[in-house]
Amino acid sequence: MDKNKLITIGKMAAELGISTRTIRYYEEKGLIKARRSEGGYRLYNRHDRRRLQLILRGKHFGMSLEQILDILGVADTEPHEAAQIRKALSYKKRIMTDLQERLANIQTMIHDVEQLGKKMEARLAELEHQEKNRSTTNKEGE
Amino acid sequence: MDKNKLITIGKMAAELGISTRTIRYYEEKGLIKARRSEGGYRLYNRHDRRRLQLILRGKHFGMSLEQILDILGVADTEPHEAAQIRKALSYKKRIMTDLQERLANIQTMIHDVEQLGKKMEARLAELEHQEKNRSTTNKEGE
DNA sequence: AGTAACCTTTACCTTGACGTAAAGGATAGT
DNA sequence: ACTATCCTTTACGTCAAGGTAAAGGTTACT
Repeated sequence: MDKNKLITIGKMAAELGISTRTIRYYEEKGLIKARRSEGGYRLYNRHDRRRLQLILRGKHFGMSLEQILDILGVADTEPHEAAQIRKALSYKKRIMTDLQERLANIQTMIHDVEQLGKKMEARLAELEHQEKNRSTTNKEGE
Repeated sequence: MDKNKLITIGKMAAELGISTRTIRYYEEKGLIKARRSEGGYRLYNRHDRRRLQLILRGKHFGMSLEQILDILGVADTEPHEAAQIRKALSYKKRIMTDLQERLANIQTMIHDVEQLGKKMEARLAELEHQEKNRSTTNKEGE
């Protein structure tokens, strides 16, 4: 199977565009684990890869590693006992609330920046219009 | 005018739910300025307040103060010269790209967590169903 | 005019998230 | 078997974003 291909930390880091130090740090913080080769090399598969991508996505919009660890905790919950699942579901609720809030914030900011852009474009058009008039009808304004 | 009311840093911090140190730090980094009272107290109006809120919104979804400074730079551009506006508009473009990317990331994560939740709920229902059967039809499973 | 509750600056401390370097083993290719 | 290029752990360094404490000035209230 090609899909169970194991790669070393350097390869993985290169593929994800991060440093090996970063991956080791995530391991140190309990966000990810790795099998080892005979000689002790860390080995990763596509499953680990997806996990790392999830971590990076979280990071990219400002979650701390600790928060991400929470999410991963939920994702890792092996559904053995109902109580465990209920706990994970309540975690999930808090996480969703947080995510929704972030989403709203970004949307607001996008809206604001967009408005700003429109204003600037309008002002620019105005200035260009004046510029045109100045160069065709009168050389010097008062 | 009530709207031009000036408040001190402590009031502002309390209203925004942040520390005075944070506001001073933002000033130190050039994100915000303040008038001063006779005795040297920082004084803020509702305009400053909106600026701070924008900063906090940015922070809340993971922008660095430096990135926020960029956005504020665009927002502050006094449209005097066309060249200046064009520059600000190109900044704005980069900012929007970044924001869109963040937005997409959050949406993906929301989707993922939502999916996960559904799976867990299904599993929970299944477990509860088993539980019910066990307590009504047979006391001991094999 | 006294004083509590604010504010000022300066400066060192902390925490998260890595970067970087040292000293040495593992693997792959020749 | 040699060697280049990985990898390992350990450990100190760094940078952003503040926290916190000290020493003292300002405001508001009585």
